[in-house]
Amino acid sequence: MNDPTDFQKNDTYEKLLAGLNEAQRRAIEVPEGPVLVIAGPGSGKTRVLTHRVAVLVHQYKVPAYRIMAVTFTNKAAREMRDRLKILIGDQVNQLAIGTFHANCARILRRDGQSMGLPANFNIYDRDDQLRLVKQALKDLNLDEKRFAPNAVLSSISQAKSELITPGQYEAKSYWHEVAGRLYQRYEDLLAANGALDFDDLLMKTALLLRQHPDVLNKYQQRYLHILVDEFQDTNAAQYELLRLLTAENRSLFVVGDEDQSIYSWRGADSRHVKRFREDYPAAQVILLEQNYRSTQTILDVANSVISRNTQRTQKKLHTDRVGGMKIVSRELYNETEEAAFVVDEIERLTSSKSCRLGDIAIMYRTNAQSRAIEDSFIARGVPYKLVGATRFYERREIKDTLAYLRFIHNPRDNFSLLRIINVPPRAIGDSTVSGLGELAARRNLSMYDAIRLLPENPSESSITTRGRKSLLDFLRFMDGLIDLKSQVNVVELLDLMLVDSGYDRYIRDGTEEGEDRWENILELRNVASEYAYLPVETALTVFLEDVSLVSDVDNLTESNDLPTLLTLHAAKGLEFGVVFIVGMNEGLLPHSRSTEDMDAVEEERRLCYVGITRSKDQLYLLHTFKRTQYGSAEFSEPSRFLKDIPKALVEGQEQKEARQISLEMDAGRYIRRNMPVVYPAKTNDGQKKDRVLSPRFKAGDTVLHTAFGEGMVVESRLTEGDEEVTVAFKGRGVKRLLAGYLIKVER
DNA sequence: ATCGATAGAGTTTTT
DNA sequence: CTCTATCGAT
Repeated sequence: MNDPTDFQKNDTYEKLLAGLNEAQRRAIEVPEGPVLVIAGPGSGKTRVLTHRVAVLVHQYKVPAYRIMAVTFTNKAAREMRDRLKILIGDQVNQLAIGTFHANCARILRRDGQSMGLPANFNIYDRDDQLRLVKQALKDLNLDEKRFAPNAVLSSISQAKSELITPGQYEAKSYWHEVAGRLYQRYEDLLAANGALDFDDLLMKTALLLRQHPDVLNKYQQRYLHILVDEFQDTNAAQYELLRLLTAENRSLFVVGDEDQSIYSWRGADSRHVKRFREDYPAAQVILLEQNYRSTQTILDVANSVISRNTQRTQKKLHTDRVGGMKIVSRELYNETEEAAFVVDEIERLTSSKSCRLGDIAIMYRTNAQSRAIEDSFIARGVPYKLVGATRFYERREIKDTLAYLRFIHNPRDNFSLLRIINVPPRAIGDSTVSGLGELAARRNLSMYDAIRLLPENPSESSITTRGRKSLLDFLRFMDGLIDLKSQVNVVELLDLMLVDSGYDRYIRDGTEEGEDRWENILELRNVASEYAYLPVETALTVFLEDVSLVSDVDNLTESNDLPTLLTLHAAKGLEFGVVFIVGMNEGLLPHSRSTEDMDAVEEERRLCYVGITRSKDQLYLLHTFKRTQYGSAEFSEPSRFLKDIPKALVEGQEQKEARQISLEMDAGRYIRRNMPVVYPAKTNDGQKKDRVLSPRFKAGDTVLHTAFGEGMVVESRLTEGDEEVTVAFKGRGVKRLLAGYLIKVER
């Protein structure tokens, strides 16, 4: 239906408006000037953004290269690009679509020299940043115990996101006074290594635009329209960037929802929504309240939770999907039971064909909670996909490989050098390295250049003859690669590096793990191959920049039909037919680290709201009676957020009844076998599957189920992989269940 | 260099 | 509990 050629004709405008509601139309029709779209969950904000760009291009004849669209994730940028391709065809390639960081990196590569930045700067991630902080602590002779590197880094990062330079850093206390000095040292280290950190990309760009009117003017002239997604998550530096860039033409189009602001701990400040109204008083403000995702029941639940928050734009979401199933709220005994309940429900839902596995998501507050769920899935042989475990670019072998390339790209980068200088082992031990560090510091050189001094001045440092020889071998080898970088493409460079350094043999040590790591390197090589046809002068820079700004490989195939396990944070922007939120307990949601602070609790509430509103049809809010943390089980209260949900929207179980069962289980009156007794076996198609050894229930047994209460076993039989029990429940009828979810009552 | 014991910390983490 | 970093011993 969206044939791009259609838009060559005159009726394009009508087509773009077709299917949009009145508020959405109003938003995209504005010819110019500031616009604030407050977009509730599921209100079609992506549609508004993409159609807005299309209207600018088709109706208002704005050249595509004069439009900038900013997103917060690379994924969102890619999706926007894909959707725009349909609306505006090849012109999409001229749009500046990307994250703030990517757009800024581009500006700094082009114009950063006017503020003294090297063109080949490397971008440091959190890991590198932490190394810098530790180095700064060492340099200033400070104790890591008193000045925890993580806390120091947070302070520095926060300062940068507020555009506070080391000179402006305010010492509110002795600790902060020291942090200020560390910040200064940290900056010096970054500069010495020819590197920028993530926050620098924003901060330096803002400072560049502030201090260099010619550069500012150039970008102001160029970008007639700037559009921003997830505006509620902008930090001060990002807001300032937008303010500077739009000072001239003021055509800033922002879309956001204060209720979905869940990154304030990273400097995001949803008060920028309010500030936008003040700074752009002429702004059109449009509320999108029509929800196209969830049932009315789910929206009512969401609203009952979020409306307790103060400081928010009051809005009332509505949907055409009146009614809908009541949500399910349950207390389970502990996380094992909780996980078992989830898998049980999933089997019930999918076997009755009311949904597919891929429609289901299980969400939790902390990554550690995925463990119990995973165990349960594995034990039952239900496949799943897990979002955000170890991220691709955080793997050791990937970081090593990239460190080699980054070092080749910019040999001043001591931190990349340190990562690879003895990996694989080449007889350059700690004492040699520290000797080299001292020499470099004394001569004010990069560590790499300091190696060049060794032949002429053998006695200037504490480095042994053997160490010196190893270093010179390393120098000769790396110089060869550095020479090659302007002659061969990225893949050839990577291959030469891997083979000549011996890193390939080092990683492929014959173990299975080694092969996995090698596979990852090949995956990276795949990514690199996309850059092989760029001119060699820029290919390496562009490749490294892209991988530095991307958190994960995007090849997480969407196609496979599997339930998704993910944190509430990771769930933002997604939708699922059925959503389970587990661990709806005090201390977990809201998290114990947040309960002191009112604002933090409000953020936890928003997190809960985000989770609820991901659901289209069915919602389960589960909490437990006991929760195991750090090894020991503790009693745990239901989340305060549950108390805000009207009973009329919730199906079933009385809290009192549930608590009685929990208490009796705790008293040991019921013996619970969580999992069937199994042994691993292989089925003929080679898949691993567990087999049950013997039935544990027989006709006449009294059993207990967390949802259905007490019942009597009618029949029990072994099936492939499990034990299937038919139970007559008091007042609930006859059900067929898997043994793992029944408790045998010993009389 | 590699192993093993030990201590300490453990929320979320778009870039 | 479990993961990680660090240190000391081989």
